[in-house]
Parts: sequence; structure tokens; C-alpha cells
Amino acid sequence: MAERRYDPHEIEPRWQELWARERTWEVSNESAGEELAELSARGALEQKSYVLEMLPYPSGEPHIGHLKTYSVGDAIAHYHRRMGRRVLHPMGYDSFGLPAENHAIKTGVHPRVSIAESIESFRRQFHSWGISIDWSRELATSDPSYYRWTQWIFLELFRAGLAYRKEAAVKWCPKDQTVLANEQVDAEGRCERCGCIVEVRQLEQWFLRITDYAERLLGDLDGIDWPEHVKTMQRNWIGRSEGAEVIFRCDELGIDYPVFTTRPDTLFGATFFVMAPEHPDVLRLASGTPNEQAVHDYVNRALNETNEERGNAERPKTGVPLGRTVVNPVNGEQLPMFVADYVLMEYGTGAIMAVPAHDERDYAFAKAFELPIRQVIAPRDGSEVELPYTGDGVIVSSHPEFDGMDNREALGAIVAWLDREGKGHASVNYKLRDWLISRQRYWGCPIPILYCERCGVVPVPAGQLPVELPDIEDYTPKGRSPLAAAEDWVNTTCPSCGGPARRETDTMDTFVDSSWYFLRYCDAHNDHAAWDPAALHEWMPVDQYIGGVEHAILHLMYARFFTKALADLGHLDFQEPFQSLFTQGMVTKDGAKMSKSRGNVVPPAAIVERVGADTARCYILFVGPPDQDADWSDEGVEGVHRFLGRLWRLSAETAGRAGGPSAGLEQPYAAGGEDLALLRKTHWAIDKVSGDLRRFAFNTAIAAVMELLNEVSRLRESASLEMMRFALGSAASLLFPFAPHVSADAYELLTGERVWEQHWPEADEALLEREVYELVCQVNGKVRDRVQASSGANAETLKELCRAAPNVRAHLDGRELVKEVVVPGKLVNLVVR
RNA sequence: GCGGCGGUGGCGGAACGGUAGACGCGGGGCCCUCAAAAGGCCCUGUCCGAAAGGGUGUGUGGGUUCGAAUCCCACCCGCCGCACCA
Repeated sequence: MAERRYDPHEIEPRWQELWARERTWEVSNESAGEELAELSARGALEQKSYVLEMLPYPSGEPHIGHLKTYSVGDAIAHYHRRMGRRVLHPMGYDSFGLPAENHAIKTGVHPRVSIAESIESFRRQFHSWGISIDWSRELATSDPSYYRWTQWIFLELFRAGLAYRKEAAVKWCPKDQTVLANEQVDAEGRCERCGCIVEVRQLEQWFLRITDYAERLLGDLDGIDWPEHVKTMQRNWIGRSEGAEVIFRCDELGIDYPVFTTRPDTLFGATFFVMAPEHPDVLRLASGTPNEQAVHDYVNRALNETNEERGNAERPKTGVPLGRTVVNPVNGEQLPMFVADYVLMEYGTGAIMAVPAHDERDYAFAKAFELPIRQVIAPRDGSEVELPYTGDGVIVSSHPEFDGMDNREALGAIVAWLDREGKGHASVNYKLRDWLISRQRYWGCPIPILYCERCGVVPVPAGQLPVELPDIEDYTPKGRSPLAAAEDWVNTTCPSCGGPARRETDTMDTFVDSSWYFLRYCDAHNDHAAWDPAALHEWMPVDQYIGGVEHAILHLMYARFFTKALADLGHLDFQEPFQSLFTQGMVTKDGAKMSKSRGNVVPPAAIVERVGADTARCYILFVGPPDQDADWSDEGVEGVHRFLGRLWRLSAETAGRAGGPSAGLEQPYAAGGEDLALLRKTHWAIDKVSGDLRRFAFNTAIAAVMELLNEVSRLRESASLEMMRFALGSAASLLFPFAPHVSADAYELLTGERVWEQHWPEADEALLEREVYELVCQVNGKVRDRVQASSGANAETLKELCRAAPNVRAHLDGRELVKEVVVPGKLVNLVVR
């Protein structure tokens, strides 16, 4: 017969059309209905699996990172399906947000229009990659049918007191003209998005009370199967510290100033007191003192500084005395007060007790201002130490009651004393801040709140949702939301008194939209509620979540917070949204991140065009462990393409020789020889790929199928046709999660059946064992020979075999045998002197 | 500074404490062909050797072990978080 060539451009669309036509990857919620009880009674209820990749932000076209994420997720989804589980594998778009809005400002094209185009492009490409998505549940966060429920959730949080409004110093991006969350400002004080230096402004803002959940967000990390480094990042971000709140009183003004400290054991070493420039009392304290003007100037300067300047711990300490004192509650000493920018308003109470002998920053400040330094902790061995000394030891020069005590014990004792005296108490502090969700932007979910002159802040009644985003002419931000210009929309009537009211014109941070989308997929078309609890009960939590590490903190923290808050409000019956998390590495080109400016972008569409989706997907998984960064190589792609071509050609050829497909894939009997060798190799591959899939080692899984194919190729002349068919069919079956089209095609050519309808193959333990194997013979740990040994041989026999091996004898010659180590099935090591 | 991850051929990467370098790329040789493309077969860490074989080899230096890329200690380098958090 004529030789046929592997043609992905013919094969791939053919299967994609079939899957689309038959809606192969759709799953219903039926088992949540009456059937459930019946099925479960019969024990016939299939186990569910919710496999989810982070939803894409639809901007332009998908990039290679998307290809990697969905290749990983699809492999897992397919594997779970073929292990007999009902798999939910949906897709949606995170379609609100700045890129579309900035594009609109530049081109005048409405974000709704440009987003629709991008979504279409993403959808088309996902189809062309053959990702097994349940398209019936597709959603976009900017669709009113979705954000209606984002608003509903906001109102639920509002009712529960978890959404609140307050004036706050906020990070403001002068270029994007919007408020940013703390998390969106980098260490240098630059806007995460545009890179310009962020300013500070005072504005009334909406916050979500995520800090109420700090303890649970921290504690519940222990129960979920996430990469350790992601958990660590979350723990650091929450930043829990145990210590005490201690009250320092300013007698002159009669005001108590609590401070948070992790080291109440050093209280007797406090020699001064420092407040953050943002502290609301700083100006009042200085007023009427000779330092009033100096304090005023210092505060002004500090507030105008960028985080970049202020955040630098290296620079010399600056500050100004306030001209007042506070009382140290443990010894009644008057401590001078200062304002200094090394104290942060956003942590603790915005004021600190300074213990220069035992804190590096306080030490630097004391040195710069020639303040007293009093050592109150000394090393246990009585040795002299250089100050500041931040280690543990014994209490000295403090109080007879505590002197000589271990400082860690004294810590508790001092807190207990403070508590008794009403001057302090044990306390826990977190770095985590409440989540600022207000954005002075157009393209976001409107906050469903009205301001009425008579009734004040009024939530929009649920029946009036969604508060739809009106069309406007000018998206340019001018320090307030562009929505403020839509007068017809802004001015409305108060639902409670009927009087005039104005709408909130800020929109929500897009992280709000993506904090609950995984819930909506479970019941994507529900018009009466955000979801039917039965649907969530059926699918949640997500069994396997997949995405980039860049979301390790924000998105994952927010989604966990939403889940817990909604559970507390009685809407969910689970505490964690993502049971298991996999974070995939970046795809680089020539070792560098792909970017337009570098000109090293490899668009997936171009690769698919050249070699097909199967090759692209397979290569990206083959190039290295998927959790690590991988460098794209055009030559490497060719290697995978050749491999897929070989699989297909050998399958077509074998099917041709057999006169067409036979029904199914029966394992033929192999008496011995090449047939048995090929059968064993096949079972080895089944075993290897199954194990590798469970541990996300897709690179070695694909390598194993390559090995199997190499073996098929080597034995093609000598093995029986039936064994060839079995080996190739198994190879196609094992490769299906990574390269679905060519695998489905090869499988059909060989068997006439649909590979995705077949249960995942199982390795036969008996065939994994070998009758004979190559025994490695070592002398003093060095390999000197290899001999054939039978699997049943006992230790004595193995030792004898080893001693008899020709090259071993040469190395044994005339030397004393001290020890013999036998590792059955592997090696014998003879130790000689 | 703190926390995490990593360092293996020319390259990407494999290796439950047990044959280091699977698989792929690149390179070399050969077959098929009038020629090419496509495909197929063989070799490929390094040094000595015609070969058999031997030495050497997983960032550096020690240690544990019959045996270490793997475990322990110290150090060097790289990447990623966090960072004046009291």
C-alpha cells in the first residue's frame, strides 16, 4: 500500500469537529437530582473530579503560557476521566480590567467590543488545541449575567459587615489614575501594571474585611495539598506575630498610646517612643511645642516620599522629637517621643516602644540621635556582647522580680503582670491588611450601593441587580471614576425613601470577579441564584487547580477568603476552594521571559500552524518538569513531531497490514521471544506513565511512550502483527492525555474504537517481573561485570554468579574477600582488601 | 537580612541510597535516492588504549555507608518570594 504521511492539519480538525458535534466533554449536574440517591445506593455513583485551570484574561491572543497551563490541565482531566471519574473541566474569561480599558482610551473601541474579539480568538485557539472543555458552562466575568452575582456577593458581605467604607491613605497610580491595592504596588513603590511611582492620597474607599479571616486563612493551609513554597508565601503574607499590646500614657495630654511588641521581655530597656508620620495624633502632640514647625515639615516630607525611598532599611534613620513624653508602664520612666519614618502606620498601632539595645533599627536611631541605650538581656554564659543583641538570654537590670530569669519565660511573666495591672495584654498581630476593592475605573463591576441624602449608604435591593455598567463616551480617568460623568445613570432614587440618590461610581477590583468564578461553573446558567447549593455540593471543592505561581498570593488568598466568608453566611458547605494546587513554570525563549520588547515571542498559533497542536502540547510537557521554567526550542519541537509522526505511521502501517481495524484492543498471548519482550515493554510503559501522571511528571511519561515506540520499531520485523497492534494501541492510549488527536486517530486505525471511551490501561504485575535480568557485579563499589541471573535465584547463587564473572575474577585475584553485599534483582558488591 | 527552590554531557533534562547521563535536541557515520526532502540504522560525558579494558566524572571541601547526584555538616554560585512588619 502507498505510504501515508502524518498530517496533523487533516487529523486535528477532524477530531475537534467530532468532539464539538457530540459535545463529548460536557457533563451534566444530573446526579445532583433524584438519581443521586438511587445511584449511590447501587454504589454506581461515579466519583467526581473538578479539574480547573486559572481562567485567562482575554487580551489579544493566547500566549505560550496559556498553552502550557491548559496542556497540563487537559492531561489531568483526561486521565481522571479514563480512571472512571465524572470530570468537570470548564472555561471562562476574566474579562473586566485595565488592559481592555486602556485599549479603549487609546482606540475609542468600547471594552465590550474589544473583549468580545479577544474572547473569540481565545475560544478559537482553545478549540484548535483540542482542549477537552465543557463549553456549555462558558462564562465571562464582564457579562451582566455573571456580575449580577458578583454584586449579590458584595451585598452579602456588606450585610455581614465584611464590606465597609472608610477614608484611607491609599496608593494612587498617577498614570492609570486609580487606587491600587497594597498587593499591586511592588517593593520599589511602583505600580505593578505600568511601573510608575505610586503616590499617597486620602479617599473614601470600600474595603473587605479579610483580616477577620487571617487566623483561618493561616491555619487551614495545613489541610490542603498545595506546593510548600506557595503555602510559605501565603504564611509570610499573612505575617502572624505573637506578642503583647502595651499601653504608654502621655500624661500631658492624657492620652493612652498602645503599642504592639513581640518583645515585652525588653520593656525595661525602652528608652524612647516613636510614631509613624501618618499617625493622626502626631501634629496634635507637637502643637504648642517648640518643635511644632519641624514636626510639620518632617511629616509633610515623609508623606510625599515614595515607598521606594522610605522602604530602604539601609538609609540613615531620620526623625524629629515631638517635645512630649510617655510613661513606660513597667517602671514609670518618662520616655521622649519622636516621629520617624521608619515606623509604619499600617503595621501594629503606628507607634512603637524603642529598645535600642535589642533592636537594630532602634539602635541605629538611638545612635543617630544620641539617645540612651540600656541592655536588659545578656547571653546565658555571661559573655559580653556587642549591641544591639537580638538573641535570647537572661534578664538583667530590669526589675528584681524578673532579673536572672530566662527572657522567654520573663516574656510571659511580664505580659501577665501587665494584664493584672491593666497596662497591656497578650496580642497577635498580622501583616495582612484589609482588601481595598474600590477602583476609580470604568471597566469593572459596579459596586451596588446608593448614597441617599436622607438614608445614607443604601444597598441596591437584590431584585434590582444587576446594576448594569452604562455606556459612556470618555473612559479617561480624571481622578474620579469615569462613571461619574454618566449623570443619567448616577442620579437615581432611593429604594427606601424614594428621594434622590446617587450611585457609587467606583467599580470593583477585578480580583473580586475571579474570587468566585469556580463556584459559578457548577451552575453557570442559573438565573435565580448565584448557584444551586446542590450543584456546589456535587462538584466543589476543585480537586485539581492549575495555574501560574504569580497568583500564589493574591488570587489564591482572595478566593480562599471568599469561600470562608460565604461558608460563614451559609451559602457553602466547605472551607477551602482548591484541595490540590499545581503551579506550572514559565515558558522562556533563549532563557528569557518572552516579551514583545525582546522580540522573542513564540505565538502558539504559529506553532500549531507549523506542526499541529499535538506536537505543541506534547513538546511543552516533554521539555522538562512542568512545575519548572522551560525554554522553548524550535529544534526540540521537531523531535516531538517526528515521534508523533512515527507513532501514527507505524499504526497506519500495522493496521494496513492487518487489513483494517479489528474490534477492540485484546492483549494477545505471547509464548516468549520478541512478542513477550514487546508485551513486557508495553506493560512497563503502562506502569510508568500511570505513575508519572499521578505525580505530574509528564516529561518522563512522554519519554516512556517514546521508549515503547522505539521498542516497537526495533521489533517490527520479528514481533507478531497482533503484538504490534497491542503495543501501538497501548502507546496511543497512553499518549492520549498529551496528544489527543493523533492518539485518537492511531487508536481508531488499529481498533476501530474511541480511545477516550476506554478505561485507562492497567499494568499486569506479573509482566513487570522479569525471568532473567542483568546482574551488576561490583568489586569495592565499582561495576566490573554484568551477568545473566534468574529472578528466583537466592543470595548464595547470586554471590557465586558474581564471583565467577570473568572481569570480577580479574579484580579479585589474590585479594582477601571481606564482605559480600547482595541486592536481589539489582547487584552484588564484593568488598576486598 | 529572612524564607523557599535549584546547581548533572555541547543543550533541555533522567536517575525508591544500588549500572550516572533514560528520553529528546545537537553532532558524526551509514542505508534508501539520479539527487534531495521524508524516513531508517549505528555511534556520541571525558582522558588513556587498536581493542579488551582502565582512569576520571553530578558546584567546592569534609563526613556517614559495602555503595552517595541522592543523606549529614560547612562553603560558593544562581533563581524566586518577602523585607525598617517592632
